[in-house]
Formats: sequence, C-alpha cells, structure tokens
Amino acid sequence: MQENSSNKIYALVDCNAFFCSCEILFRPDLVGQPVGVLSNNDGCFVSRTKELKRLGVKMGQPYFKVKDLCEKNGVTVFSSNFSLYTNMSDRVMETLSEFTPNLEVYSVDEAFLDLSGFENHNINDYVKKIKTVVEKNTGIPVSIGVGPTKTLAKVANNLAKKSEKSQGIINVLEPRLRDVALKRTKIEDVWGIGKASSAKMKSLGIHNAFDFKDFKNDKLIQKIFTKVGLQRKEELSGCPRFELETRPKKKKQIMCSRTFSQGVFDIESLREGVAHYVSTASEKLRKQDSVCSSVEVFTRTSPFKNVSQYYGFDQRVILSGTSDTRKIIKYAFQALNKLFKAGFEYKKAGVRLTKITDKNQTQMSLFETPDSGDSERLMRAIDFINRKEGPETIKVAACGLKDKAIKLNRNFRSPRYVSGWNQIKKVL
DNA sequence: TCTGGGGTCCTAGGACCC
DNA sequence: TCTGGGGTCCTAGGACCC
Repeated sequence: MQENSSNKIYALVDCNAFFCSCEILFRPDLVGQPVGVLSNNDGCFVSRTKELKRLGVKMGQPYFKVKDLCEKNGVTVFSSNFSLYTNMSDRVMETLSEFTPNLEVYSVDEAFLDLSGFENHNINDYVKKIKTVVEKNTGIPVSIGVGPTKTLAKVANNLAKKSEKSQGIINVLEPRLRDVALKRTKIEDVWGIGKASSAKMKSLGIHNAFDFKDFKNDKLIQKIFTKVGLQRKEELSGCPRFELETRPKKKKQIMCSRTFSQGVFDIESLREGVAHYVSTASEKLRKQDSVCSSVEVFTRTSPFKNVSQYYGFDQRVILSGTSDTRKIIKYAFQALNKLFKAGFEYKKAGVRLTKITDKNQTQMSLFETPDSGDSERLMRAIDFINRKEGPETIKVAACGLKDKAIKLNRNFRSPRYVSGWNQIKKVL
C-alpha cells in the first residue's frame, strides 16, 4: 500500500480533562491540584486532572472505594454539572469553527478539523494559533494531534497529551516521525481497538500500532476484526478511510436512563421515573424533527448488591409514529406493567425510543390516528417554555411532583455559573 | 451506605419470498 | 415424503467510543 497517497490533513482538538477544566475555570485556586468529576449519583470518576491520575485514581472508578485516598490527598471532587459542560463545549466549538468550516464535533470535548491544503510547514503555526485562541477565548486547555488520517490524528493527540515537551501539539504528517509515534502507541490505545480486540491482536504478535500497521495479512485482519478493523489498519498507514462528518446526523435511537439514589420497590415510583425519561427523550426526538414508532422500557436490580436479581424489559410498537410525550408515556406504562415484578429492589430504569423516522415521512396506520396539529402545537409550546424558563417548568403530570424515589445524589455540585441567572458569578 | 449514561456500527442468523 | 437456492429485510448481540 502506498503511504501518503492522499494529501489530507486532519487535526484532532481534544480538551484536557474537560469536565475538570470546566470546574476549575470558576475555581482558579484549584489549578495544578488533584481534581475529579463524578458521574450521576456521585458514583464513579468520569474526569480527572493529571494530578489526580498521578494518585492512581482510575477512570470509572467508584468514588466510595477511593474516598479515603482522596481525603488524605486533598482531592477536590465535583458532582457532574452537564449544563455547564455543554455550554462550555459550545463555546469551544464555536471558536474552532472560526478556523475552518470543515469541522466535525466528535464529542462534547473533541473535534476533528480538516486542514487539507495547508503547507506542512505552515500547519504547525496554524494549530499553535488554534490552541492559543481556544485557551484565551474559553479558558479550556486543549491538546492537538495532526496527521493524514483521523486515526493518525488520534494517535498524535494521545501522545501530545502525555508528552510534556510537545507543549500539547504533535504532528505526524512526516512519515519518519509517524513510525516513532506508532511504536510508542500501545495497541489497546489505538482508536477503535478495545479490550477484546487488543487481546486477539497480542496473540497475533501485535503489541503496538506500528506492529499493526506492518502486519502483512490483510485478509486475516478483515476476517478477525471485520471491515472496520481493516480500515483502521489502512488509516494507520496514512490512507484515509473515515471521512469528516460535518453535519450532525439524526439519532437513530434516543435513550434516557438513571440509577436511583435509593432502591425502589413500588411500581408507582418506577412510573414517575419512566414518565420523566420519556419526557426527556421525546423532547430530543422533537428537536431533531423525528417521530418514533417503538418504545422500550427496562428496569433492573443492582448487580453489585447481594439481593435477588431481575432485569425486566419490554418493547411496545406504536403503530403510527409519534413524538407526543403523552402518547409515548401511555405505551411506556403498558410496557412497565408487563415487565414489573413485585418484590424486587429496583436500582435503575430507562427508556429507549427506536424506529425513528423523519416526522414528514410517517407511515399512516389504519388502526391509530397520527399526531394531530393540536398535539404538535402543544408539544412545541412546552419545549419552548422549558427551553426559555428552565427544564421542567412544564411537565406531564405522570412525572409526579415530588420525585422522591428517583432523586439523584449530588453532594458536590458546583454553582450553575453559566446556566442559571441567579447563580452567575459576580465580578467586582 | 456508596459502582454513570448515551450512542454507533457490524455481523450472523432467522423469517420470508420466489 | 422429501427436497434447492438465492435474495432481502430485520433483529439481537457484540464491540467499541466518549
């Protein structure tokens, strides 16, 4: 295979310890300190500063297991504050979009930029400028990896985050530098190679990204790791196989689920939860102008607790696609009635909307009336008010008023600096 | 006491049709 | 009684990502 067969240039911009960085923005006293952000219910670590990583706290580690360690070492922990993070994410992406229209927002803290057309020697200055401007405009530190494919930009980015002397930027457009970078990248750190695949890779004698790139038997790779596995390999040798996706795609499924702060036994509490999750999910559905014709509901006991276990699941088909919260709740409740078994201590429940289609292409059903104009206007009004006045200003009565059982633990929540008017920081 | 939440893509295999 | 093959569509499950 020919290397550098294309002249594509991709940059991956990744925010460093993003959720932590957002929190630290409003707590400058914490710069350089061990800081972590916890998942819902203050369950696991989902973001860690490098000072916290150095203490040995792992991604996804339950907080209660390292609580002592944290207290001894003066670690500051925060409950997650997603409205802050999405708000900061929007600002970062907006700043990036000033540098190129060819931007793919890959996740809340990452974006790919297509910088094809730049001369190699100018690229470094340009990405340095990107880094400086993002940090100046938003206060969020970023790392940037540059390469001829998205997978190589990822490789470069990972190394940039680890290496002190790179100052947060690594460019592997040069083939010689690239081989060094590939040799330093463990196979399990390659984008798209997870636990299962890396174990198989090792049994083939592939231990780092360079071994993988150099592996001679493409047919075998395709057979074991499927089409995408082979595409990864080709990307590592400099041939682009994954294109930039600049337009956000419509979701094909929309999920909403939560772990409860305390176990619940009664179906009434589960109903409140399910009604809640449907409300959230169907709002997202309407936001992308879609309807769904299937709703799935599940609930489960805690797999970590020594109690009798149960996983209940049921799916309901909605004959005429809908995005009306009330209608979806009706079907979700049918599902819940079907799957609920008394006597179990439930710890989590969730809802998934599937068979999603464009609202203008809905199929007519003989047996069910489609959403009326009234329904659409009502939903639009609710969404408008909730966006303007805050989430759940208006909600369906089935969500309950007290939300007693399904409340989340958020003991370390920071003030809502940018998302609540009454909590804005005063500058005097 | 205490263990997150939300997605995508691929493949195999069954159902169904001719 | 038993027997063919090919195509399409759908779904479940696995693997992976952040």
